Amino acid sequence: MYAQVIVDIVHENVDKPYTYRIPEGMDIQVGHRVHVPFGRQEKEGIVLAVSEECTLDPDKVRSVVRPMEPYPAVLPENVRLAQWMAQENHCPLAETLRLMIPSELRRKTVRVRYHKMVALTVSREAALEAAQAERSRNRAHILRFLCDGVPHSMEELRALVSEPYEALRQLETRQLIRIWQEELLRTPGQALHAGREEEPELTEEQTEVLARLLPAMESGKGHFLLYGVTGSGKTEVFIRLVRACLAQGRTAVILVPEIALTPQMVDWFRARFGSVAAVLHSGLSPGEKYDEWRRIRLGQARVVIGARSAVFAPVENAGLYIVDEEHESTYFSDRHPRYDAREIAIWRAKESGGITVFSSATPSILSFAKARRQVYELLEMPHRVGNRPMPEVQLVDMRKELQSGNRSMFSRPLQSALAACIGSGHQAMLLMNHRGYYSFVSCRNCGTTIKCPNCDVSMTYHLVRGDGKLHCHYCGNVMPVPAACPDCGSNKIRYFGSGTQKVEDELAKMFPGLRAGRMDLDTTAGKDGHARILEDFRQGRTQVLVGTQMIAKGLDFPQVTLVGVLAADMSLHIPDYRAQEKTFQLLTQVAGRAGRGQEPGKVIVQTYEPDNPVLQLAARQDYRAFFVQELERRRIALYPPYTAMARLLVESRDPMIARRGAEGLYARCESLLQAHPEYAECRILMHLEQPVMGFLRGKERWQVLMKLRIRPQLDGFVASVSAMAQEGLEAADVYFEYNPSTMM
DNA sequence: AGCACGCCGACT
DNA sequence: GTCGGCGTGCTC
Repeated sequence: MYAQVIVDIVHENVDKPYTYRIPEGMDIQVGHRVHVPFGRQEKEGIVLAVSEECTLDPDKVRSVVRPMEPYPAVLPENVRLAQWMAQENHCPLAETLRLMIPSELRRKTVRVRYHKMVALTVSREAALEAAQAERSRNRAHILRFLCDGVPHSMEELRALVSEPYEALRQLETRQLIRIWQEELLRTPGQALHAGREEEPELTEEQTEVLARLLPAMESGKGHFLLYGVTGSGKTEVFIRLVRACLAQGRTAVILVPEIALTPQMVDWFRARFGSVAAVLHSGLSPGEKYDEWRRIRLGQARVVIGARSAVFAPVENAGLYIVDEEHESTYFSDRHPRYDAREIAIWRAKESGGITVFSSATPSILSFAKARRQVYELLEMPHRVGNRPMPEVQLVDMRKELQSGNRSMFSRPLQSALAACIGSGHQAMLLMNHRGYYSFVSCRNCGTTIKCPNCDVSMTYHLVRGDGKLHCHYCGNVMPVPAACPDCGSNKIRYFGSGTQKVEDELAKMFPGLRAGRMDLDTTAGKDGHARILEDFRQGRTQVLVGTQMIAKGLDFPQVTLVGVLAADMSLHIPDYRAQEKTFQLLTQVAGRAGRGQEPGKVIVQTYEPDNPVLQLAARQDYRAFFVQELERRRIALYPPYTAMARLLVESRDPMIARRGAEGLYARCESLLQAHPEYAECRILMHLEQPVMGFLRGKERWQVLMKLRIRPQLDGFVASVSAMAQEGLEAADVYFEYNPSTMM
């Protein structure tokens, strides 16, 4: 027998299967990880196929050294997925295959721990007889102990006799027993009370939605977009679906944007499904992660909850893929190889005869547009559970506040709402979409803003244990505040703009004795950083939670009756064609944190442009109106989904090399368009330019930006441009992005 | 990706 | 004469 093997080397030169002989008696199947001789070295590889014949010269063929696991680590379905992805991304198969195996398994650092197991090889009677004749007390003891016919661990035997090894060795050589090793699984914090949670009654909307989903799952096909407002009870729908899926004897995968921010999703599933659910955290130790993965692979865990990469979990026969908060950008992998977890979920669901359910209160424009074209079936839950009202949203004009002499960052409506909220014993959340204390520092005399020496961005003032320093949010550079202006030498250095730290400070001044928590990148850095802050808030140890957008996501705190957005317009004018969409999503999501309990919620949104239509629609929480307006804007301005966007980004420490590199690529794109008139039809725009941050992390950046018409030949053109990027450049980094999130 | 082979310049 | 530079090409 012969195996076709992809060697674990990411390089075009070796991006092809190599044929190896499978030694007699070695069990090798598709998906097995194997050690194979490769040139002068021994390498890891993945088996793509097993066949009886071999077209190669038999003298050239060498043999598989050994399988790395007794079972195929990659499911055949995932081998096919890797092949498809490699084709789509124009990248080596070895690279996409790596996605199918957790890095914990590939690194040597993870020590698989073993139990030694012992069992009889002879009948009970023969063992008893042998024990009778036995001279050694230990050996007799062990033989009698093993007579129950069940394998026992070494620990048990050690408890039985203090020094069992010599006795075991002798019994083994006499072939009365056999000793082998078994992998030990470390399962992290398991089910507290599996299946004991009480069942909430379904709302009419939940019942209707399930009436559509359950038959689809039964028949094994369908892609759904579940658009349900915040607090409409989407999680309960998921739970019922997963239960039905398990009842069919199938498996389910639930993707969440970031596991640390959705602890309740994990809790709910753990509570209802116990150890049948596996969780793929970033917080797990390598050993735990590895073990969770194996529990899935070996079929012990049949529900998987995890972030983006969990879409590759080795589940067999999946009946259901749920993508919660489907609009989140975290489902896009920005590193190589690029993929969209939602697309992978659809591929796998088709492959295994399952359904996909994308879910959001603010679906992405692209997904909703697909639902309108019936690519996805649209399901709606327009009302909150228990007929709770949507929170009331008030836009506050900060220009008027300023005119009437209120220079603080809290408008008077927000101040009084906060006082009322806290006074009545409820909780509040405050969204400030910037971290740090002051967002920039500049010179009063000449107007210079202090910029990071490595990046073309202004530095942010942070207080770290009372010590003020300037931080760059892009490269992490930290430096003291200069005493004098680096440009004009003036000492009139002043601080402007505010971040989460300042909000926390001002809050303390306004409400002495108030207990506030802050959640942003700075406070969540440590292990369990999120968990601690969120738990303090949940338990009521803090009354107000200040944070960046990370507090907007899917959190469920019934005591929150007030949400304040300190500066709603901040994200509205960033140079990104999706800025409107992102702002609408953020505001709607954060507003949805209010009024999830018995008391109705109130939201106060502070802005300098209260007439902005995006803010107004967000205030009305009118997703459909926003969708119609945004889609029309994109149609007119030629943005996705009406067009495709692509860019080639060139970075180099040498400004000349970056520029020349981008110029060269631009010229090659031009000639590509000229050589292929059909490609030229796709061109709407092609620009050579410096991106918004033309200097970042010490590197100069140039880009070729393209806006492209969607035509059948577009794929061919994009593939050629992508190949160009793959070749790379001397002394410069080249990145290719297709429909990326940030550009223009 | 590694690691060989190979074909030219400066040294014990 | 030999050591060693890294250019080119192959690995089942």
